[in-house]
Amino acid sequence: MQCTLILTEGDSAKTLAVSGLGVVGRDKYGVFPLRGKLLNVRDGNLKQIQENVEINALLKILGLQYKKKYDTDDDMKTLRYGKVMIMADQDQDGSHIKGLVINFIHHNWPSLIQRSFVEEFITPIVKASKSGQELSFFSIPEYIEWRENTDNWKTYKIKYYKGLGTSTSKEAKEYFSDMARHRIKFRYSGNEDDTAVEMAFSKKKIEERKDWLTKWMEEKRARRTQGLADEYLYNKDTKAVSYTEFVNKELVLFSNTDNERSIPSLVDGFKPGQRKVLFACFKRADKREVKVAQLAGAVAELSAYHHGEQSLMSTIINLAQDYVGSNNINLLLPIGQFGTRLQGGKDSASPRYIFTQVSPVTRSLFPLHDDNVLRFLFEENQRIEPEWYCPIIPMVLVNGALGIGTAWSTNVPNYNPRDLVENIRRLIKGEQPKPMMPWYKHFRGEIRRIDSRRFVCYGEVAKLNEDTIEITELPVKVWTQEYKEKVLEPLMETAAAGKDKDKDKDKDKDKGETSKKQREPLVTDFKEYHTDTTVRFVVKVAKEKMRALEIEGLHKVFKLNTVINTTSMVLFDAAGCLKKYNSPEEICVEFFETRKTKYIDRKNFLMGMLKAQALRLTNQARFIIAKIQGEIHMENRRKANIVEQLIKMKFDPDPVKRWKEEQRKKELKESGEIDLEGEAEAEQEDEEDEKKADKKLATHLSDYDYLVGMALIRVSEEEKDKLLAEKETKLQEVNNLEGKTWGDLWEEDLTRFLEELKKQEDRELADLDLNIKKAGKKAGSDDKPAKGKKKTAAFAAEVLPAKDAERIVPEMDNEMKIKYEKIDKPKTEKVKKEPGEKAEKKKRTKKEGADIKKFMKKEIKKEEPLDSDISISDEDADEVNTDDEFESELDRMDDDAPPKRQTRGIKKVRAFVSKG
DNA sequence: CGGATAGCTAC
DNA sequence: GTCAGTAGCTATCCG
Repeated sequence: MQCTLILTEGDSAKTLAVSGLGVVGRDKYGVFPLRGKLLNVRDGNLKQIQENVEINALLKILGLQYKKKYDTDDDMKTLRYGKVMIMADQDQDGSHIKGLVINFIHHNWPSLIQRSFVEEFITPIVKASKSGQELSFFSIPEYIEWRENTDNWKTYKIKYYKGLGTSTSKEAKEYFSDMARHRIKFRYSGNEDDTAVEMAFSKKKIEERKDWLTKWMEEKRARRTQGLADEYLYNKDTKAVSYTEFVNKELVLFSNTDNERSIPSLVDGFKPGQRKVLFACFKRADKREVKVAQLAGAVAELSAYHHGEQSLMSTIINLAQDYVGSNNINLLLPIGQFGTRLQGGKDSASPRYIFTQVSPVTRSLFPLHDDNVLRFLFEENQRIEPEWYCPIIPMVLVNGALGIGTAWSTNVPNYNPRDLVENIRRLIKGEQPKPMMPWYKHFRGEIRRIDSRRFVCYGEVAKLNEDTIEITELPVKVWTQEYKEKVLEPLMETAAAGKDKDKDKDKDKDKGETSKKQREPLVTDFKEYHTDTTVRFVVKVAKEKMRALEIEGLHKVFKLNTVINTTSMVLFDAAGCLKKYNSPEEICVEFFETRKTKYIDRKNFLMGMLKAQALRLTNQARFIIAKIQGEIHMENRRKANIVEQLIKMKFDPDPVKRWKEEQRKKELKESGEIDLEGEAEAEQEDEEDEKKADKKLATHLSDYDYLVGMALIRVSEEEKDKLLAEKETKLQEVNNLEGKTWGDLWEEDLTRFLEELKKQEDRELADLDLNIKKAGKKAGSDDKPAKGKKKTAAFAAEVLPAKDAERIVPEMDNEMKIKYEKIDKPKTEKVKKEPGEKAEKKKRTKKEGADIKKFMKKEIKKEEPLDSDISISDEDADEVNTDDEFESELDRMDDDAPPKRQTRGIKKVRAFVSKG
């Protein structure tokens, strides 16, 4: 009962704990390593809990019994340990693990929570040391606070601790010998603690979590704008924290990080991991391919990636995949086996065996010039990736997005990059964007609109003869192997197994037929002729059932229709606010505004740069003349001396260097990061304090390197003329650029991109052709010895759709439409709460929302004053609006299917909304 | 209608 | 090194 069980995050932490226990003795301590995230036992299913290895181990080690109340000391004596102490990394995932352990105890034995059964062991996250003196900080804000109150902080050596592994065993011993300081109790302070823990972990409290996180993000933003420091939970005097404090100040950090790493940015469509990969690739500027495993290492180093590399490697693989349903434009090239549509990319080879390289298209999407106008982040004084890149089209729509965070998840389908170029061009011209449909590269099926935010995606099926059909395309994200196992094989087995899965269907049509017929399988046999890029099933069906199947619709029978929806497109906007978007056009418009300002920035930057370059050339030419005419003597003189003379002669310090520095400073100031950059410089300087002055002089002198450092051979009339000519060219460029608008620059980029895209797609098409031919050859040689080209061609034809097949045109499923109308209706009437975008950012919704609404209004030619409702910034209003919009959109888009007018109910809701 | 599951970045 | 299990949310499938 006086014993404490230490739960550690992973095995390496266990080692640390064990070595730390050396100083306090192992008698009263046990150590048990947790392997990753603990099961969330709240409203989980029984079977999973019973079978969970970790949970069972914990029960056994602690001697806990379900349903037992640990109210008295006698009850406590039945336990093998009187306390549980969690020792997790001092990072957000560590907080999550602490939370999950607390959740486990709280859910089953609330009485133990009230008895302070759970504790934690915290370790420093930053240490500052100076001649024997050592300061430990248990949170970053505490460290920053100290830094701001300590003038000579620069004289300290600063070390960051990432994970428990950073600590040495000597340090572990230090921590454990000062138990009082590192041991923190979780204190129960009443009912609110129960509510807090439940809110954080119950699957039913998603909406509450949205509110919780939204509020937290708002508060953080408010503190930022007021220049206040972040809150922190632990300082040197902290002895206990309440569960509410833990949830609201520590766990919330994990939840927020979880969103940040799982939900991409609207501007570039990247999650931080992906952005770091691109950053590292740009920085390395490799001309040759690199091994994925090696690239991951480089990314981790160059961009301060602190998580497991396995995760990073799958991110890289994901960026390079190019099978149907993955990327519309893969930014990295897949060199080796990166996975195919056979298994949805799960069939990729090990990262040790496969190579990658930046695709030529990538730089045309992310122009190099923009690097000068992006806001780069810093971590521990290392310049890492920007907050976001700024591609020339909204990449989040090109490759789509998929992510699961806390309280929110996101799902954005893919769109056609050419449609996006077209829409951007319209926006540049001040026109409205056209509605877009999801689109997948090399997808041969069909995508149709159901309603404003739902689409149906059909595969391809054709009739070969009375009892044979061929399936040559599956809906997007239905993988060949899975389709075979989960659809075709069951259709064949139904009769054999005796339990007819299609009984219901058969009943409908074959009423009165003999039971024998019902038992017959729909599919009697099927053959496969796939390649890793194409699909072809040739399916034999029972002849007498063919007609019935055709009436029902082959797409439906063979499950060749899936739904793509745009109902949960959640993204971080340019300002870093989480926001839910209702349409790709809305995303386009918001992207457009951000990108536009970046083009203006870029133009300004380039203008200054060119002018600086021209000035530099002028100076150089003048310098050469002066040198030739003997006005400057450099031989046998000190550099400082020469520079002094140059200054006297009114030569400018390197104009290009000056300009760049100016820009950097301006940018940092605008983004409020000035202290970071200043800190970077300062820290470099303070390393060698006494040399500081020297260094300054050196930088000063180096400002003239562009003159004094010129090669002797360049000191000639010839060279001078060349420089002057170059200067003229630069000035010409300045004139040129001056005449261009941001729109012109953008237009140029778009044109270049389209050219690159064409080239890339031609290459891909050639590869696809080759692939099919190879498949033919292989099939030919496998079966019989190949005899001439004819055979090969015949086999190649086998993998392609048959030429004389009768294509079945998918029929818009009326059932489906009705189904979704039904789903949508109660939703609007109930006025479902979605605080996601609500509180998030009122001012923005108003500003941008108005824009979008305006465009929607024009586009759908509706005069009804929907907009006023929306400006109260409640998405309920949006939802209603969308319904209206969808109907009018159907009017426009789906000519053959007359839309059902259902304005009833909408008015009612609107009235409700305006009231509320 | 409820339970199971895919999808993805992290442990 | 590989495989397997966990979180977190939404939508769909299945019984």
